[in-house]
Amino acid sequence: MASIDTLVSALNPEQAHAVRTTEGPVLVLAGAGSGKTRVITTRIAYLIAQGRALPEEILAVTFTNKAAGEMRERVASIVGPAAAKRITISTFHSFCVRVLRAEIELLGYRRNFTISSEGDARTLLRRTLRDIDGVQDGFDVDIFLQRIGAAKNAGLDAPADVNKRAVKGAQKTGRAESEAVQRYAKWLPEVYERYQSALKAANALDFDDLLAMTLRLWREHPAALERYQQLFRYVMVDEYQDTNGVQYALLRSLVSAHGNLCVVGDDDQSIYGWRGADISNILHFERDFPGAEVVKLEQNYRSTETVLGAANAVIGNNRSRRPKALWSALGKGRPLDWFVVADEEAEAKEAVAWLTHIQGRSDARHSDFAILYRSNLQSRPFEIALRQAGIPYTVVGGHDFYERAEIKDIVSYLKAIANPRDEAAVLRVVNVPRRGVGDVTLHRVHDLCLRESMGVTRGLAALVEREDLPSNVAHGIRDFLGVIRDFRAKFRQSSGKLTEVVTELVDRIGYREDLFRSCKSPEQFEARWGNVQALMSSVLEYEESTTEPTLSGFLDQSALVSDGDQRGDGKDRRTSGVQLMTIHSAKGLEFPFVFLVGCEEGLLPHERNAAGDLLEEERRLFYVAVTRAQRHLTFFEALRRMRFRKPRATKTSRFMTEIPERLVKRHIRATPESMPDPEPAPAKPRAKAKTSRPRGGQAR
DNA sequence: TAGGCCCTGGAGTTA
DNA sequence: CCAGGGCCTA
Repeated sequence: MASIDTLVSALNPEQAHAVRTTEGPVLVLAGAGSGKTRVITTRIAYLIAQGRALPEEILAVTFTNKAAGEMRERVASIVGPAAAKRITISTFHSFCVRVLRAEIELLGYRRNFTISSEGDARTLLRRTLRDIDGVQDGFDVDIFLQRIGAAKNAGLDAPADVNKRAVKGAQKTGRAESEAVQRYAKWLPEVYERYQSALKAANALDFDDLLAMTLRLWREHPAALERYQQLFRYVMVDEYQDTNGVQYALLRSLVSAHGNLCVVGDDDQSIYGWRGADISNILHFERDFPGAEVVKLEQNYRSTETVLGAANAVIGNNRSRRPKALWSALGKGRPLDWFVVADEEAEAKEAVAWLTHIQGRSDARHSDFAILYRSNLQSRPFEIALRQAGIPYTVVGGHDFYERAEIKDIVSYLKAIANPRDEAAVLRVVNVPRRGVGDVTLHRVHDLCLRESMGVTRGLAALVEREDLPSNVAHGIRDFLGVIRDFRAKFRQSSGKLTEVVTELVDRIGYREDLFRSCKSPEQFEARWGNVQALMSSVLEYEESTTEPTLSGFLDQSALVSDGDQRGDGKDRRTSGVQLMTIHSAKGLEFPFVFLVGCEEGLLPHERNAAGDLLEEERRLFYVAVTRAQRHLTFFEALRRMRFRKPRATKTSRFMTEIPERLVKRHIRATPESMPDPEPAPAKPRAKAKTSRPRGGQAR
């Protein structure tokens, strides 16, 4: 265990100041690559070593489980594993689940509430919408979901207030016609209210509720809040620029007694405004927490001066920011390169050629390269070109493991068992495998439950008893109810043998056979059954890593796997080739060589975000991409690109023109004059790509 | 005939 | 991945 004094004296003066300022509100403005994790972990260790806090009196909040895990590991290496275990290091969502599991009964929910995935929430809202006369057609479920989510994230949980946020949401989506906005606004309060009561009837919380309900709990039951206030005397928050209105309110309540709140973040890397993050939290920190100490970390330990020169120049054009300038002691490095090519295919080929060229002149491994794009749609040509060149690659992101059909089926069974009121879960699996219970029956159950306000499992039982259902349907429902009943008992009795019981469940419902039946090819079956087995491994892993494993504990954990968590850790990366990902996924990562592709108007900035605050967020996105590069950065621009299946001429991204010319070397591989007339698109341009990409995705 | 099953087609910002 | 349409079974 290194002495804390040695560790602190190894920091630069600003970092050390941030560590030593333990009392009162502190804002650490940590530029990209400025060593913020080091500051946070050292600060936690310092609090303990100085005897200012016991480990259990410290709360550190992050945005991903992965970040939390890394932070705990690094703290453990300083203070030792025993002390590190006692610190609460957790994501906002996990922290709230912990609070709610203990106290949600105060709000009239049951302790065994389930956490609805986004998909579950969508299904639930779709059903809810159908229950309201007059909204059946012409409405997009996702818009309602988005508005409700925005309202919850902003801390407006009264349905009547929902439109306050809706107006802001409309501005965000840019050119949403006001007539459509009005149409949604009219229904929104009722939709919100009905949706919320449907969730409550299902004893379920959606993702945003986890935060919103915790806030409500604390507001309505001050004694509950007080316990946490007294316990956590020092609170630290990572990535503060990503906090939303509710998270801000939670933090404010939590530290109101002592004000010991240390937040770390970078306003220039705020790229999640579209999902509720409010950059003004970090911009107005001193106003919100008077007397705050502000520490700027501007020395960058990651990139060359040239990379930072480009980053500083571009981000300097934003108005809503705190002025700062990153500097580096790593030297100038090579000038940046900028390839101008004909179209997306040429872009991919050029990128592969350039990558090969760089590898020829350096010791770079495949995994030292990242190809970053604005939108997932852009990945395909690169996948094809890399595969043709025989270069290994990994596509990061895309479909979430837990969103795959097989996984959702099994998880829904587990949810239904843990919480038989969970309508989304029960209605999803009552007919998996096929038991003859179709849409019509499902509707009848739903209506019955709504009418008589009963839980969905009881509703199913009632339906079979009362109604004269076709015998196969009745039989199917009885079979399903039997499974739920039996396994509820099994999970209760044989606690600590989760994996065993889950395996038995999969067996009992004949899932493997059903999967086999519904798969067209053996490969497809292997891939999908592999997913099920992967789920089993994650149950086993959970079981082995937890002192008191429970079904609901496993479900919580899998519901809370968040965006940042699924990208492979550093070790994976080393073996898995060139990294392809969106700029959003790349946040927090670094790579020796970065290719930023699609540097065109319409794509970056995205055409829907080309003005005002949204444009500034696009610029921050560009900034995040640029600051991922350690040694070198290459830009790619195509003169023509397929948009909605038609080739369209493009324009250079305005962000490219904001980079000082002396930092960049341009390679013109195509000019507008050299471009042949666009050929008519072939009838099925995607056919080949589709067949070469089996379901289940090999790229993870 | 109703209800359930299965196939096809259309589509997209970012987690 | 969802919706819609056509086909099959009780």
